[in-house]
Amino acid sequence: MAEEKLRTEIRREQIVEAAFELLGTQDPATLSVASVARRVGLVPSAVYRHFRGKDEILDSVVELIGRRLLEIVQSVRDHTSDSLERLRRLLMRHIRFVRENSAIPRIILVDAFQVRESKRKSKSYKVIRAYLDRIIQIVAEGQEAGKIRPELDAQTVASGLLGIVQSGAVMWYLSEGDFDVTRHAQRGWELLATAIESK
Amino acid sequence: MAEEKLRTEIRREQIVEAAFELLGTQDPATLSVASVARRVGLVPSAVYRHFRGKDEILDSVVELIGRRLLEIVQSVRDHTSDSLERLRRLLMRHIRFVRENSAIPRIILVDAFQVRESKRKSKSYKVIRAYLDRIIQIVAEGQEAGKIRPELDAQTVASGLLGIVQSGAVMWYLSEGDFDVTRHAQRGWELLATAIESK
DNA sequence: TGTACATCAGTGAACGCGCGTTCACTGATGTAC
DNA sequence: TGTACATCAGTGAACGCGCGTTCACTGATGTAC
Repeated sequence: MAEEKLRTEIRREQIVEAAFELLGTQDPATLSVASVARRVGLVPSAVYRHFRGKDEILDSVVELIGRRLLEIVQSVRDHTSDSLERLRRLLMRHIRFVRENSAIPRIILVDAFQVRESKRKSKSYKVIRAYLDRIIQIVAEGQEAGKIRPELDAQTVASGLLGIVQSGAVMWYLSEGDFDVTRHAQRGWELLATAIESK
Repeated sequence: MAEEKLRTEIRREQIVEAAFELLGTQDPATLSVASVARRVGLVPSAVYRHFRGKDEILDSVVELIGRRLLEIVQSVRDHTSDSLERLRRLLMRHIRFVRENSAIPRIILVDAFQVRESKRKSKSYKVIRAYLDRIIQIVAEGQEAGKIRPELDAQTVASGLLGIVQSGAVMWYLSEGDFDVTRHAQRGWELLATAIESK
């Protein structure tokens, strides 16, 4: 089945990437080791040469998501300097993820709602916190620059942004794509922007 | 095991109620028919006298949630007349659900994120839409009464409210209760309120 | 440049566990006469 | 009020399926000499 033997570091990356992609349309519980293996071109048991088990794969996916989120923030920072514009772009970037059925909203949210505390759950929390902290930083910079009302709590503003994404994501997924998330995001942004802009 | 034989209508209610309670701390996938049966005081196979299977139980839970949500709106309407105050109370009611680990956010959100389209998923969508429509109605009434800025899209305002709940819920569950949802909701509300109030 | 050997990624069969579900049977409940 | 019978909720054993995981074995790759 495997076209060739590859070093374990390479296989690990391939397996995590494959799991990440499959999680775009499946939740962690229904994701099977077999489907991940198939996508990489391996037999299910071969996966165990590179990972201790399914849990370790999912842990690695969360780490991958963490890296991707920070890359996004960095990319947005690189392309814009205005804080409000940065927030708007981040929002739109997220909405694209939602529409493209990315694993990012899915695995984080499903992790959140399966209650047993687990390494992965606290790892997800750290990932989201780290991401939220970067957004908070953008807000704080906007306040210093006089673009955003200084008396607001930066964390609340950042949460507001994520709230728009999340409510949109839920409606989008539940409606099977019928709900207009893009419009939802645009209008949500307008509302948020008028609330936070320095007049 | 069963203390007595009870009519099937009664058992159905008991089983759905038990499942609803268990879903306060478990997601639909990990909820076992056996645990539901135990909670009612029945043997697992007895459940099949009253339901065709696990799916039918979960469907009924979604219907129960729909009824509960509408009851909440009604109760809030009965106790207050000011639109802004109604919205604020609804928000706080939701936050209490989140803190008490209610099944409502859990089952709806998990349903949203398991992709296969299913009767239950579209049923969940209808339930949320119906609920959202009631909130929209409250917003529209507030606009007519001159309390809420008339040029705003009522659906966006309603979504904003749900966004506060959802982002709070995710952080709360991920953090294992460490995140201060109540403060999150209060500050979120202040931000939203200043954005929508007629000046 | 060639040979021997060690390493280790990949394989397929099989195991084991959890869990939803089925089924033949029991016995309490309620109704008909 | 009493008796016979039908109904149906409840039971426990067992089935079957999916799926994660284990294990002995293979054979390609790379290194040492």
